[in-house]
Amino acid sequence: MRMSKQFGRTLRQAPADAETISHQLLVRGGFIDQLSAGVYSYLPLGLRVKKNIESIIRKEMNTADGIEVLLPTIQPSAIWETSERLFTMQDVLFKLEDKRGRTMVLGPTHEEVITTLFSKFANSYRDLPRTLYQIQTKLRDETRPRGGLVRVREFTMKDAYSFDLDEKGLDVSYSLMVDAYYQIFNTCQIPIVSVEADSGAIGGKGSQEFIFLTDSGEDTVLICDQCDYAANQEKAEFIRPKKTAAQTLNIEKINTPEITTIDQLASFLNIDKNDTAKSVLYMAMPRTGGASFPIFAVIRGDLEINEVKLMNLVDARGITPMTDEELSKYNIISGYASPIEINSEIRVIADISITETVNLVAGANEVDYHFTNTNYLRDWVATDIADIAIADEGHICAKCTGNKAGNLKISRGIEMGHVFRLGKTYTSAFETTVLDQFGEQLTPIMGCYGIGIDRILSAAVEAHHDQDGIIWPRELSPYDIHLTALNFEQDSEVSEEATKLYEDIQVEGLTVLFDDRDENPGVKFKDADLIGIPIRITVSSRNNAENVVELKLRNAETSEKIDKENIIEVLQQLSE
RNA sequence: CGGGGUGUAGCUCAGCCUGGCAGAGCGCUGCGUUUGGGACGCAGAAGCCCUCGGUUCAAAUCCGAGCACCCCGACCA
Repeated sequence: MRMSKQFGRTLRQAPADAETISHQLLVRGGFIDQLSAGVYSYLPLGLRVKKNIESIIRKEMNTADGIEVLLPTIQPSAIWETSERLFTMQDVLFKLEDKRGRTMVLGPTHEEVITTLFSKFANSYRDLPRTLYQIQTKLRDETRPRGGLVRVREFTMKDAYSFDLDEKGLDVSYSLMVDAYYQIFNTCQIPIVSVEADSGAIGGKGSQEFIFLTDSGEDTVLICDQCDYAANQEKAEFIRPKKTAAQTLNIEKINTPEITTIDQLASFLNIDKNDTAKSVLYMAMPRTGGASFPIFAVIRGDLEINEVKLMNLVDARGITPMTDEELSKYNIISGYASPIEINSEIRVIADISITETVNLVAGANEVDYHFTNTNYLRDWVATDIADIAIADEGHICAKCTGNKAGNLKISRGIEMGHVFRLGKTYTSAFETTVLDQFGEQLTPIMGCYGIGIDRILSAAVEAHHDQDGIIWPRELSPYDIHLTALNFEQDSEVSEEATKLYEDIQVEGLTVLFDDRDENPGVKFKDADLIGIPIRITVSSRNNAENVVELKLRNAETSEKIDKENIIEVLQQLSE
């Protein structure tokens, strides 16, 4: 590609609203352009990178026995009613009506379509196992797009769906995909950690995420410093710091004027936060619809509620803190809420920490009063006892083996891929069955597997750049070689040599970006660094005089001079 | 959806407080000089000052409403 014919331009300054490095460099380098919040165009350079990522993914998917399909973006809402996700995913669904008033949705993901399709064509156990995948645009009405290409409303995703006869088969399909994922991230040179994850609105049990660790990420993960346990904070399990056991003491009501928070309570009574019980009130929206119901969560004062765990426990599609009206409806005194003698309509959920600790200070459900020495079972009981606490830095790993349990470390990251053992959620909903070898109806078991392609692009830049610009991993680079010609317009020897080299390189099957513009050397070098093609060669009057071409690797400090007759061979070797 | 911020030339921003000709740098066009790390000179083109309404002799500037975009949080297969 001759730069004199290219479309798009590098920018000296990034737009003010680009915050992350990857966003800034991708815009400055002329790879992407924002149209509106969370909606981007790919310019020619960016598109080439995107296509490279797609072909890496295709190769690995095919190796893992995946078969490519292409499913529609526009989908009748009826299939979303069948799966009940028209309701459970209503917040992210783009909806529209056609001229006859039929309602449609723009696909945020494709479980419904793939299951419908699969049902039509698979009739026998001989049709299984199959893993179908596609690379498709997804549309999600995200409330808050952010971070350049990290959270957007229109994006490209590779999604794959496996169908197996039984759990054993799913294990095989699942691990083939996991292996493919490692291979893909490895080729793209994105360092990732695999973490246990919550499966969210998609349903099913068991999932893992592939996380690229970066401070600009929006996911929080906990990683054990002793073993290989790693989990999304939504899911992470940990061992509650133990409180030394003491004799249970008599409950007592004490005056605590204007003390409404755990911090205030601990300092007022001069006790540790883990000597207190914290009560948090929510209204939960049932996953399958219907009226919201109240939940009363109780947790030791040194811990925080994990709302995802809580939501899963009560099978809710969302939970929100109780409003003042709701609190008074259930006779709960804000700041002094107490699990003792609670309104029986309310579902009370206690974190395990509560049952492991004695003599806790809790609210008395009366303004300015708390109880000391409350004890679980003796003074109150919960509807459920469960793990509803959020893991944090320094908590003890729950999965460690051996003598010394490790501590969890907290990091931020971007979710690059997510794989799920879906189970029969969709095949049951769509009544997908095949006949097994005994002539019995059998419901296939599914897995699903996603990778965000735009996110790979961003993560690659986050992971590989310096102050001058991007340093593309070779497999992603928009071109193999950046050919810079200095004094292209003025020195006919340069223009002839460079043009010949441009053609020769292409004959060898390599791709090349040819800077044949009438620009100063400084401009050309700066642009080359910004665009980030890993190999740069320079033809100039000075080099011609020595009969050499200059070679500089983007990630190297210095350049070297290569005899003209050897340059093609050297480039071939570098590109192998 | 809650909190905060910003909308002026393609991009980065000044001007707004204290109302009175629409500005700078970069980029773009032309000419010339230059030519190994975003070089220089001269001459240009380019803005419905986000939108609508109000106040005023006069509004980019003051007031009101709306819209868009960004950030933090909530949400997020």
